[in-house]
Amino acid sequence: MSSTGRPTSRDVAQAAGVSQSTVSLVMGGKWTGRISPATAQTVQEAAVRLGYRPNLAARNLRLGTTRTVMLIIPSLAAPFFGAVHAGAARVAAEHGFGVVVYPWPDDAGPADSPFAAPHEAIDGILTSSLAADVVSRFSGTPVVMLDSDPEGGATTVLFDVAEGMRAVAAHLAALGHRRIGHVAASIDQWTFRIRGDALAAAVRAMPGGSLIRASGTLDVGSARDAAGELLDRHNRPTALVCDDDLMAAGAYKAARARGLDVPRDVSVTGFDDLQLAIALEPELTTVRLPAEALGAQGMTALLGLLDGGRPRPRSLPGELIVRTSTAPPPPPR
Amino acid sequence: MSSTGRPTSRDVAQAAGVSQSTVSLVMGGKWTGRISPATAQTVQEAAVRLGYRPNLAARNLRLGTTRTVMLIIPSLAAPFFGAVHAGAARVAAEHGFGVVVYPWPDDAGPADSPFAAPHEAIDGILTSSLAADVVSRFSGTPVVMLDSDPEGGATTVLFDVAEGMRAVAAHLAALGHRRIGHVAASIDQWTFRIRGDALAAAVRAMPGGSLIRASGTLDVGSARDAAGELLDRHNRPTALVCDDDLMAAGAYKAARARGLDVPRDVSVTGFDDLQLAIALEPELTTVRLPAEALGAQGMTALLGLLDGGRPRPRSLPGELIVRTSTAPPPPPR
DNA sequence: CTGAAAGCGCTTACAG
DNA sequence: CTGAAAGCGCTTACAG
Repeated sequence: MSSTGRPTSRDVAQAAGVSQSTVSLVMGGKWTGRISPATAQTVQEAAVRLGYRPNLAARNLRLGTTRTVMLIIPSLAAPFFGAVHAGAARVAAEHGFGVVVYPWPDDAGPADSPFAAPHEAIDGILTSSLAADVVSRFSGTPVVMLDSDPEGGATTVLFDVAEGMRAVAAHLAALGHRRIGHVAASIDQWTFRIRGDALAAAVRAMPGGSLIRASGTLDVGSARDAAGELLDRHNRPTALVCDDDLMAAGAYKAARARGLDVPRDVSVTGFDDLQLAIALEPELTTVRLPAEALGAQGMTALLGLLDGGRPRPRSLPGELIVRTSTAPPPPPR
Repeated sequence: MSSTGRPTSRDVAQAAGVSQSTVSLVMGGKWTGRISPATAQTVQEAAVRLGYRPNLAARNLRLGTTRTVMLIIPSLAAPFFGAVHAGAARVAAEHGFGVVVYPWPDDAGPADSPFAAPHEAIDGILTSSLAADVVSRFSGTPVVMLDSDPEGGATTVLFDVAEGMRAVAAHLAALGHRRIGHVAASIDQWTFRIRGDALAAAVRAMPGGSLIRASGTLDVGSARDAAGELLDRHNRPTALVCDDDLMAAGAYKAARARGLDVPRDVSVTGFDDLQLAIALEPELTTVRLPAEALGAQGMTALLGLLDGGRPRPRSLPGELIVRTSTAPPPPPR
């Protein structure tokens, strides 16, 4: 064994009485028809005995690949992106790939952050919610974009958020709601633009439908203020459609602060179906976005890209989960 | 430039009219006193012009290090561990290290999972909430354990959860509570054992104090059932101390389902201070655990270990955050 | 101050 | 069926 402690293929070769290249062939699983089964078994036993594991740096150097993919997301502290990571890492592991996460800080834009991490050796990039023009900076590195503008030219895996928002609107319309308030995320991302556009179109199609909107950031306090602004209007909406579940929690607070009961006085809907949705009282009617599947499908597409393929864009359906935060509107005052 | 497209130090050397070793010295920042400033500048310009970035696999092979650390945690879908990751990744990046996350699935134990990822080339391991005996499997790889049993022999960075739990008990005692219910996590981990022991000792020290306990898993539904069991006792507790914030959300539900108001009829406390704590109504009195700092301090300790140091164990204080889910107990019936 | 050379541990033609 | 050898792109003594 080499003096540094960790055994190399050369050590295994010596222990098994064969050449180093034979060890490499056996360990790489490319020996059938080239090495006698008896020799192969001797090598495998020696490898196990010595606790041999191939040096990845050497393999990577030789093959020109790292079998590592970078996942760029807004924040891992958001449970949604934790699920995206889980799906991506699962599929990656099935193919012998690792995932390095690059969360960019809230204050730093995506513009330069990932490139401040020059120590990363990666084969490809999986990224969520990035502005499309940022893709151009990834010159040469294969990219798959998640839940992002498909017009950017990159391969995308999307949620069908427009269909999800139409399902919300149809549900509210069926309950009898006409005056809809949109508690919107004030974030310039494709997914939120689409949600807003789809809701506006759906309300426009309702007979007698009207839509008002207030924006906030993706946190409880900001959403509470935005929702409160809508509830303080003269002719207040009977339903608040929120851009995600956390904002819906803020809408609950705005309603309660005004003595309004959810759902008797005002209905509230969310988006994502996080664990929060059932932690709230009443439990939240929301659109379930399959975050784990997004990560998994995205990684599948990226591995296809790395294989030289041309994976086609995919879109994952959201599902309306009706719980107890929505009900018919109160009778006119 | 080499035919594969990506420039190497050899390409830069040719463009700058110097040798490859000079390029390496300049790029590695080890040139002062060895290379003339003029030459160094020529090299740097050529490197920028060609878009040269050192091949990490080659550097890793040469140096016998990967500058990568594996973070092993229960799940990234839990926002708590997202924050741990953020802290660890921040400190790692400051030292030119990358972090690979290894979340183990809920159903698989930690026993073999990380070793089913043999494609990872790592220098060290940062891990949370692992059973102490698992450390022995990491033979040879430096390990720092987070929020885990310090008796295991590994370097640890802990939360002072015992002190946090004592603060909860003191807060409740000061409000007048004596009959305490513990909604406990049924997970065999150091951090939860300590929470239970500290609470038991604190209640024992209260004049007239009594403690009953029910256990559940770390989710809303299971915690709701456990809390409900306590609330259905003949002489029901006036306060429910929950092992984390999500379980507290379950306790809220159990109370509401029985027509009990929080905090008028029963006080509830949590642990962690996740975003959920202020999304709930009423906002949750809880112990804030600095998850980002845990990851950061853990990574600092691990880098110290990799530097050949012997970092001493650290303990991070929790902070009781009093909100509106706790109040004096109702008058005796 | 600069360059030629060794060598990290692999994979993979190539020769036998 | 097996082995000797080249070479991936670096870092770092060593020679000049």
